[in-house]
Amino acid sequence: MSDPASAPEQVLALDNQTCFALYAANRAMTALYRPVLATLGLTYPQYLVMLVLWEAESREGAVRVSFVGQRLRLDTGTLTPLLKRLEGQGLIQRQRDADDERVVQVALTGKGRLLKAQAREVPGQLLCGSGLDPQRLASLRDELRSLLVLLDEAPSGG
Amino acid sequence: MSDPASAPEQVLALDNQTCFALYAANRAMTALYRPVLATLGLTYPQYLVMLVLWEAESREGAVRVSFVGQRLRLDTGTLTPLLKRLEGQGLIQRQRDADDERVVQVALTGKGRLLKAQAREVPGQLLCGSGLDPQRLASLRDELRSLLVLLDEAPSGG
DNA sequence: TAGATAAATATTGTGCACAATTTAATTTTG
DNA sequence: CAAAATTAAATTGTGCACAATATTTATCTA
Repeated sequence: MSDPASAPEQVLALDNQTCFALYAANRAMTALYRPVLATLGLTYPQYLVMLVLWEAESREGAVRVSFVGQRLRLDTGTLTPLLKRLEGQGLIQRQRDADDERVVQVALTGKGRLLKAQAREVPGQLLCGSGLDPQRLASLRDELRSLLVLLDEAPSGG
Repeated sequence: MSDPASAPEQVLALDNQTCFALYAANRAMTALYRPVLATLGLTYPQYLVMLVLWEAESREGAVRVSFVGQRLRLDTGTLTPLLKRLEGQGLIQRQRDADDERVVQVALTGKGRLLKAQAREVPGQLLCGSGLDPQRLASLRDELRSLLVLLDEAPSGG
């Protein structure tokens, strides 16, 4: 009753919405990455795909399109054109699997592997001079991850 | 040294990135809103614009396009077509300001005002059955907002 | 007051996201 | 083994985001 956030006029107040805080913070974070990633010739989603491939390389080598999709929670409508752009840049190779012609395997090229060295500098570059506290960021990350689990469990209208 | 997150191979690990947690949580949150907002005939960014207008209505009445842009941190490249769609739905009216012909005033229509009543149910609908704790959400919101302040202050490469 | 500068919005072009459908290949079943 | 069902990726279409540029109107300044 005394909670101002549940007063009738506050329920829809923009600044009370967690969803808007999430939306705004995500775009601000992406904007912070943009100029740094531009020096690698990558957009932010392309960078995420490269993270998946660099991580996979140490074990599986090539991975399926659907594997990238599972990791990033993206479908082929997003990934297919994105992967074609990365291939156009010579960072990856896309190849139909001979054993199962439905599958497309995505593998790093030498150039794509080399880019990892430059990418290693990215997280540090962003932290330096950004006034962000690593520990606080890590705890925010953990909080967001547990939110994600809850959102996944939420009934999606079905 | 003993921090696993700063081990060479962990710096680029996808699941260690706060930016990815933010990116994934934002999309999951939007996905949760999508079916609910669809019943109002709105996309998520359109809903945010309506929140701005409903909030402004109680005071200023009509607002400039640039005001909406400041509140949501969006430029006219995003807003102009979005506002045209809302106008096409009959929820808002766009009108050149007679005093300053550079300005476009955005005002709610009767239909747009009526939609607010339905929208009031949205936050509740999303919380119910989503397993989300309001208090925890509020503290996440506050943490995201202070992150946003820091990101705004960060040198943007200029 | 004419010309320069600034301000507000619109336009153009690229790259995501995502729903819905399509295509092609594999697996399952009768 | 053939028809049906399933799976993997691609395609199509809509709607953001955002950089860069253009257009129009207002203001400033010499």
